[in-house]
Amino acid sequence: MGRKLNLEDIAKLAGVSRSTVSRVINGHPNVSPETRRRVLDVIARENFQPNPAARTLVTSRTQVLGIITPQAATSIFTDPYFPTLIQGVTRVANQHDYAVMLWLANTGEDADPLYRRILGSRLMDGVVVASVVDGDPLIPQLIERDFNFVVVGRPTFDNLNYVDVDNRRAARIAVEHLIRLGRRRIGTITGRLDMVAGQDRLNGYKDALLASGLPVEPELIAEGDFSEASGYVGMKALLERGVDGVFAANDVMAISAMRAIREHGLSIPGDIALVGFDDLPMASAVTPALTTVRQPISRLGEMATEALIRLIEGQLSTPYQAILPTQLVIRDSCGAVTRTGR
Amino acid sequence: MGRKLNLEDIAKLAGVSRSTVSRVINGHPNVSPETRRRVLDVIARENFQPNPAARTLVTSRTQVLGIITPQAATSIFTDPYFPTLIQGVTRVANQHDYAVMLWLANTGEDADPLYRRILGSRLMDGVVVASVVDGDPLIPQLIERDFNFVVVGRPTFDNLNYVDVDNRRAARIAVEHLIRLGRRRIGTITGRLDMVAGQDRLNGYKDALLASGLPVEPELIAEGDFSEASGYVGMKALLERGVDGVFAANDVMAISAMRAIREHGLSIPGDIALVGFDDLPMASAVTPALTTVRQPISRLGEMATEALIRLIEGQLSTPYQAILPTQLVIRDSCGAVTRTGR
DNA sequence: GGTGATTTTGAGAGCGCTCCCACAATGGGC
DNA sequence: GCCCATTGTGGGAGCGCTCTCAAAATCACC
Repeated sequence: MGRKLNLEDIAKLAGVSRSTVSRVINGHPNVSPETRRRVLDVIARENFQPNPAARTLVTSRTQVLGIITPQAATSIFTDPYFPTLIQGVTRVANQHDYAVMLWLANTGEDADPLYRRILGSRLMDGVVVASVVDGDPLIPQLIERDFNFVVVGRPTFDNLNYVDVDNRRAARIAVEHLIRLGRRRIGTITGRLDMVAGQDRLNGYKDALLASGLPVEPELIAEGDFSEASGYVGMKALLERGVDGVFAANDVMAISAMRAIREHGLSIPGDIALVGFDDLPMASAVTPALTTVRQPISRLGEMATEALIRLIEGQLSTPYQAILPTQLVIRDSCGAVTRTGR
Repeated sequence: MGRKLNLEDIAKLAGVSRSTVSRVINGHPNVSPETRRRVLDVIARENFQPNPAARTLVTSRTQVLGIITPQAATSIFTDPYFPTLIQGVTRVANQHDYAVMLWLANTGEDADPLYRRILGSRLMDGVVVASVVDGDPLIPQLIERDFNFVVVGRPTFDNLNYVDVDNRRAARIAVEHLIRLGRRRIGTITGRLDMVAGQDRLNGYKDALLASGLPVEPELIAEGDFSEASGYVGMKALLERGVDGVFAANDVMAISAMRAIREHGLSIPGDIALVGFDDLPMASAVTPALTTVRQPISRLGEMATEALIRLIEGQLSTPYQAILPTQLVIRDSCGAVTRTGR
């Protein structure tokens, strides 16, 4: 293939100047309709796309967004949460003519140099930050460098842009559902307690018990980390202590808890009622189908990205803080439904 | 924050010229040790990073790789295959100082303009292509534009760079394992037959039957598409027709097939022996634990990326075609193991 | 100590775009 | 028909780098 064309070449072909071609491409108003058409014809015919590096050099805008997730720990990739989020982000970004860069920061120690590299390079106009762990240096660094960013999940700092669901309230509603069904010894398998979502869901669990006059017993709180393995182990522990209901902080843990319960010879929901969180596709596929809290994961990614783009383009003055609704999806694992076949 | 520094500023601070600073940054040999040290000191002190756009403008190298997947259909995101691949790609890319862009082409129809945009912009030095469907215009376009790319999975075109496992042979070994265990009426739930991996695994299934003198019966071949739902439906069909062994073309389908078998009142492996493909984390978590073919997904991503970088940097002359080994992981679902607890 | 080869350094041009400014062409308004 | 606003167009500068080339400094050798 011959070498790439540039603005000057297009200008020559259309019989105008480089400046006019630039105006046409950038939708500048002061171009006569006749000229505009002629230039557009040439651009289409030659399949011309302006060189983004040259453009970036002068505008210092890249039309690139980033997704950064501080802990690409295995747990992130065993459940479809993260891929779904990415899908939402890329969809909106591409719609608005932004490209998306992906950064998975591996461990805590060597994350810092990577962050410096990411944020110091002028590769992106802004980033969506997901799955932040307390104490991670990413957010402080973003603030310090005055970088454009939107967080998915409520951050521990004030006045930041973020999109989240009301985890605490959603968890409370889920546990109150179990209480309403007559369960009295309700345990929970928590998420990572160094993540705000994990803390919030645990607090929602406590809220529900307290509001109903039930005791919050530490021995009924099994600390998990959102992973398959921790759900299984956590459930084993709760089985030792005796429970008639369990709220798991995500579906992945709920489903491995099911396995633990079954291996223990108990039935769901007969002996133990179970509620999860996320409403992953697998939640409706398991037997019994899992009652769970549906959160709009893909929508979270989309809205975070929309907000980020508005931030970049200077259309966002006050902090953008959106809370999306969740929904308790009642299936079989909580025992509320009289079985009517599927 | 004050405005960003450039080479000239660093040069002034170090008492040298812009050219010398450039040489130091790019590791050019002809710089005196003394000067080099002084410049590096200033760079470190000022936390300087050269402007990538300016660099790209002159070198026409971006230090950015892409991952393109033509069908971001839901199925891709319900199983951890894709995320794991991405992880492998980003790890290697970041090690070599490349950033990674992610492109998820949604449907078949509007993919074409997106491809034009992706390939026409000079945003990336090369791409890793995953999950290609037969007839997708991506690969022809990449070839036509002389774009650097490596495919994950054997493509239908010759002489391309790719990394894959020997799906056909792996499938054959899996099915031969069932035959050796005495199964005689073995069905299969196929993957997408418009993807090479799906075709290869089906052919491996046929190979095994033929080599053992067993008939290949069309009614024992249930066409699936790698999705949860299709595994369930496919298994229902096979149950109608009667089987004593099943090879599912991936673990996601194998696990939903388990559900179908259980709902049908049959036991695994007693009545039906089952083998999957992938060895996802969930394969060892289900009961009975799934016998399956382990493929090194993350390694595929890593090797594809290593090859791509070598291609970009001109160190690859002949087509790079790597076949990674698979391994049949024997667990409980095929009935080969005398149960000894977990 | 002088000569030529070699190493080290600096200045200039140019990558392809946007943006500013100047100029040409048009259009009222009296 | 003249003046001033308005619209359309072109040329120049400059974004921050790399790369080529020439000049300056150093070295090796007799």
